[in-house]
Amino acid sequence: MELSERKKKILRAIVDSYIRTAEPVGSKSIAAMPDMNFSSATIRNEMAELTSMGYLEQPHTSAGRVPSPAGYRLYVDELMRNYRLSIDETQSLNQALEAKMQDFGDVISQVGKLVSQLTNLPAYAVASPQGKVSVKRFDLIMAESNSFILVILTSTEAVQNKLIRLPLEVSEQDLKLLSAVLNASLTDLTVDEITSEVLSRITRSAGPAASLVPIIIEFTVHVLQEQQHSDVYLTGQVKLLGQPEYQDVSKAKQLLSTLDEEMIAHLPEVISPDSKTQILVGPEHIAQELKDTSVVMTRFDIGDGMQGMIGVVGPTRMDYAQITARLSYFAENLGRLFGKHELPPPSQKEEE
Amino acid sequence: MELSERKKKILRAIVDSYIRTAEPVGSKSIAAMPDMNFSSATIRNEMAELTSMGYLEQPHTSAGRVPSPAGYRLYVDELMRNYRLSIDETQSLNQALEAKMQDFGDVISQVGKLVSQLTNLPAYAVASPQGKVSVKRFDLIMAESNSFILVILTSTEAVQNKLIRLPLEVSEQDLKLLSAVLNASLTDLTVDEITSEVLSRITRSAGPAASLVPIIIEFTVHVLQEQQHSDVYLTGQVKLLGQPEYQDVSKAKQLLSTLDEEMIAHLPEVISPDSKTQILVGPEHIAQELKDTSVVMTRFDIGDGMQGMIGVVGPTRMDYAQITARLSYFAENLGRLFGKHELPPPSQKEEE
DNA sequence: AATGGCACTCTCGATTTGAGAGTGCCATGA
DNA sequence: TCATGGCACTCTCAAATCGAGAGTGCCATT
Repeated sequence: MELSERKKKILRAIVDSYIRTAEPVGSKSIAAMPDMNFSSATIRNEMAELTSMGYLEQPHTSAGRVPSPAGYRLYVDELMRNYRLSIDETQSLNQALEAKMQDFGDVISQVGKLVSQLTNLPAYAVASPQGKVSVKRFDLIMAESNSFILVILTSTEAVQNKLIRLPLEVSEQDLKLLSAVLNASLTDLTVDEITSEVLSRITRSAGPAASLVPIIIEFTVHVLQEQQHSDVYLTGQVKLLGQPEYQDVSKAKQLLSTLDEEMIAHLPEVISPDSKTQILVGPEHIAQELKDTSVVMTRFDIGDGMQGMIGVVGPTRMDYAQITARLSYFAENLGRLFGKHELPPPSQKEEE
Repeated sequence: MELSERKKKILRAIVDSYIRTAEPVGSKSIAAMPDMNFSSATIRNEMAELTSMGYLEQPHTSAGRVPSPAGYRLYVDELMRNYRLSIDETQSLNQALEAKMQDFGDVISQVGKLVSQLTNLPAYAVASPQGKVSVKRFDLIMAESNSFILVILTSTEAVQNKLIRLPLEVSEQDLKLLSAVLNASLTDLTVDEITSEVLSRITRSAGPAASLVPIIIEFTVHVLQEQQHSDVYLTGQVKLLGQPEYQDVSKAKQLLSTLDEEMIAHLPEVISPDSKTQILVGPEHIAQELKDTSVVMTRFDIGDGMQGMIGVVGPTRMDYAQITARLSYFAENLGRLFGKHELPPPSQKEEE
């Protein structure tokens, strides 16, 4: 059932105020706002109703009201006013972006740091492959007489390599052959498609270097698995300690303990695939410990069969309007940068 | 001037007790210990002297005594009893080590996590190159018609690579030539030795592919700089919140804000090059914010021109004996593992 | 239906109080 | 001369008390 306009107005005012002050808000302070043409008594009545409808909560009799999760949900979905970035903001945002992104280094972590800095909250950045990853190309390079380098180019345009010491004498010719066999039989296969059947076929035709096949396969599978996984970078957790809701150390500790990369990795499971920016309010998502917490996240374009996502974790009470605005702006420009500069995609980060 | 045996005994008892309980310790509780054949009054006198000598401090008149930094220093240098690892401990330590280290992936971060888990404190792991890093070998691999892969093998045995799109048509022959030139002129040079003179020489002899030289050089320099840098991994910061000294959020926040990778990177500067395990007590080191904090660190062998270091950050009040013992044991076995299994050294971690 | 008024509730900070822990020092005794 | 028992004194900490302030719910009035 729809809320009356007046109720909406009041609910919005309450959430706004609570977001600013982190204090329960009372009828009087609402009535005192310009633009509120009702007496505090009227507002009290409305607030009582909003409470019984589940949009507000009362920490105790005779304290002000606090938005409930449902209240927040309604707020972000319908009530929230758009936040317009000021010129200053867009400028400093652009600057930061330009400055950091020129740099080499692990892009995904740079992005994460930037978002955290920008919002003054913990932030994360994720790069995950769209669809299944396969190997596009193998190269075996003789390094020294007793070792060679295995280089794998994946469908996500990532290059991974490994220095392998030879267990036996193998000539450059033998490696060439093996390389050809690999490229013929093992490319374009996803990790699930690498069956024992495929394996034995390769081994049979690999010639003198057949003994290397298991090592190579192991590494290949590892690379594919790793590439298939999302690359998660989380930073700025400490910023939560600045928020009034985490002045209690044990609460803070509990939250910070669950707030790790692994937890973030589960987030994509809950998001709906169509919407761009998404807000998860409190108990809506996975971990119990996050019940006073919200997550704002948005996608960005990253190219090369990869998908990017950035997000911010904060108290349910955070400034959704502002955060959402900044995040979307950031994501947009990030997409532009990736398109324009042909930056190395984060998938090229390697761990071996 | 030397302390009397009795003073040492008392000081040791006080530090031991304070480490266990985090409470100021009074004369009575010391006197009550078995093995203390003096009355509380005697101990009071001794404590008064120890205090005026600077080894103890009093939070306020009529509280117990607390070790001062000087007191800790003396304790770790002379008084501390060796902690013997129990069979159980060595076993679970070995197990954890075996289990984690089999795994591929970024070794340095695995080590860090393990140490943190093992000590229940924030821990870090660092891999830094011994001496100057240079390039050992270049390879240029034609990938597709319009791009190639640049592979660099450094003196730290790290393999780094980058997919480079060709700005113009270049034949495989041209790349071969360029590769030969690079290997002839640019190997074994440290980053400082890559002068503009060297550059122009290379460019002159590079043939049709000369236009690629700047890109390659840029990447090379970047790789060398990155390899020259220590690779730092820090984890488990949140564990500090479990310690009684950080129940005050603002203190905790302050500390956690300074405790980042960058801070850790400065640690090696303060350690003396000869000793293996080292303990930094409170104000002895860099940052003001760390004054109630200690660091225990130790080296480990990592091979391939790299040096490893692991360390633990904790309250000054931490159990030095235990931590030191575990850390050294860990470091030893780590060294053994690196030697034995020929694990990929952490320097092979790559970020591009 | 909106409002002014009022009694009632609950929290929070300030203040008080007493118990407990610990000290410093002195007089005593080996 | 050094260790010890005793004692008065200090300081903290937790619990108890108290009053102000904020906010509510409801009722009578407009």
